[in-house]
Amino acid sequence: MINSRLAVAIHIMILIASNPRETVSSEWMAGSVNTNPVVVRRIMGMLRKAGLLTSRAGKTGAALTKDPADITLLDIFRAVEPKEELFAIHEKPNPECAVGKNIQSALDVTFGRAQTAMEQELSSQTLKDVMNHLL
Amino acid sequence: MINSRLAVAIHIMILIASNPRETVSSEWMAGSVNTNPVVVRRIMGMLRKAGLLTSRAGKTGAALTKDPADITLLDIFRAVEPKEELFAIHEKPNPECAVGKNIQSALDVTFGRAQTAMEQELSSQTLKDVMNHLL
DNA sequence: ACCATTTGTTCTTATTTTAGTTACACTTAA
DNA sequence: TTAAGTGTAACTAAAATAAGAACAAATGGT
Repeated sequence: MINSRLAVAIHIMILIASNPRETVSSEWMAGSVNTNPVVVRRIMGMLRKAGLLTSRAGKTGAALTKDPADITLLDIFRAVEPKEELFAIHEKPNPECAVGKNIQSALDVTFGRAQTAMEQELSSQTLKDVMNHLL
Repeated sequence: MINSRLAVAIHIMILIASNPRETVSSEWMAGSVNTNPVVVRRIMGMLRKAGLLTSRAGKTGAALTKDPADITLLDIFRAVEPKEELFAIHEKPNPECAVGKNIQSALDVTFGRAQTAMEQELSSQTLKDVMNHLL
């Protein structure tokens, strides 16, 4: 199973998008997510590096850099998931064996397709779409 | 990132399918995968429970229960992945908050679509397809 | 100018997952 | 009967994840 950072990141992005006037502090967001403010700020840091939001030391709150309709879930996923590959592949299969020698490149193709299918679906859903589901 | 059990399981299934005459021991398979024989037998146990192969205590080797063309990668994935959900969701978001109250069901829908897209792609690829990539 | 508040960041800790390994009972086949 | 192999349980090690402590730096109100 994949970690919950994407879930938390989406939650944070929605909180910011839902309160464009007010300033939402990391502590307040942590209360909504039910976690520690540091966890929120850490994930905010990843979203900031990815250019999805802005925030400044000392200044309460954060703001999205784009309209929620222009932010896809794939944007958020890539921001909080450092790993390129979705599926792990076992290391150093035996090159003396016909199967072991070629299995990795075969799995690269196979797993790549599955990952692409998932990412394509994530890229078809925007932050706004998720917000509409909250109603 | 998802664990490497699917990769190892596919490797094992291919080794068995590729040697229908000979009996491939867990030790020999472990040599091809580059892991411990117990790891191979553990994953074989999951594949056996899922009805994808047969093997017996004391008797060397194993056999697939179906033609490789009739075994999808989704069959194998489900056999070695006990978790139902692909993406984790954070526990107990604040029900006092409009976002926290509804985020889980919204993410269920969202993540469910991504998972379905991935599984659909896995179900479109058979063990035989992967074997063809080894040539 | 001061000070309470908040962010950004580093470091530490606890928990869980994964993979590897040891050990051993039981089954099979020579 | 015995050597070899499977099926499992138990243990260990390593890695990933999440939570939290601590603090410097920045901000904004007074």
